[in-house]
Amino acid sequence: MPKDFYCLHSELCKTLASEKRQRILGALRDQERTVSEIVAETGMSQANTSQHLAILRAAGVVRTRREGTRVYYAITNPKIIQAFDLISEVLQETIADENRTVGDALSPSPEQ
Amino acid sequence: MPKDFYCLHSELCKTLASEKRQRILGALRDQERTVSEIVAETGMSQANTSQHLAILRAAGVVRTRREGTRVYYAITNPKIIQAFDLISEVLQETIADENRTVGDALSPSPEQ
DNA sequence: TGAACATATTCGGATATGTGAATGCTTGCA
DNA sequence: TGCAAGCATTCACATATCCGAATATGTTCA
Repeated sequence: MPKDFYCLHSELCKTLASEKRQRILGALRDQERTVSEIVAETGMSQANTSQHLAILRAAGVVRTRREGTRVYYAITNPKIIQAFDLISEVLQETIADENRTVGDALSPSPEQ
Repeated sequence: MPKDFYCLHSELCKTLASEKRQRILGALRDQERTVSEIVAETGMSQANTSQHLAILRAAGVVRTRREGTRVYYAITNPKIIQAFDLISEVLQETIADENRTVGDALSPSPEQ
């Protein structure tokens, strides 16, 4: 695997790895949304939401569509959601393993 | 999706999102390896390799097995590789899209 | 035109992260 | 024992990232 590739790859991963941006992607998971809808759903400030949306846009993770004064955002590639879900599974299995072996490093509730 | 979950999730993603750690995971992709093998394969310093391995270990991404003075590292959950590959696909498709579309940049608004 | 609304950008300071250098542990073996 | 190999940790500092506040841009409609 070439070094350059790891660089681009980790760049994209870093873009996806922010908690706030993940909350945004969660809001966009099933349908496109305007900025104000995302603001309402995530509870983040408008400016901060816009900042994170700009980062996602620059990385090509989301695309935009303007309608009047509103801008609709949508996830460009559904594989991003698949990757998100895979990591969710890893997380749950890791937590399950930790509960089985030793004490409580992470969250104590084993629910979905 | 609870807020806590996004936090844990992004924590794990951040752990995976470092270029150096990805190079390490690349070295561990198909088989377990000792630290010195990883050092040789990635070209990183021993200390820095160990630093990143410690982070991966703390996140539960890799597990260790000692044999004499050597420590073997392996990826704990193959889904991590699957997620890595999914992001690779997204990356390639994004690059392909950018080449296909007219503009060289990112914004789809031609007027100004 | 200008006012009102929706969204985007810039700036500055706080916090987090990554790094090399130096050093500390284990383990095996003479 | 003591020493060397293999690995882990700590420290100090540079860089990167994040966020709120303020402000700018862009669009619609009277």
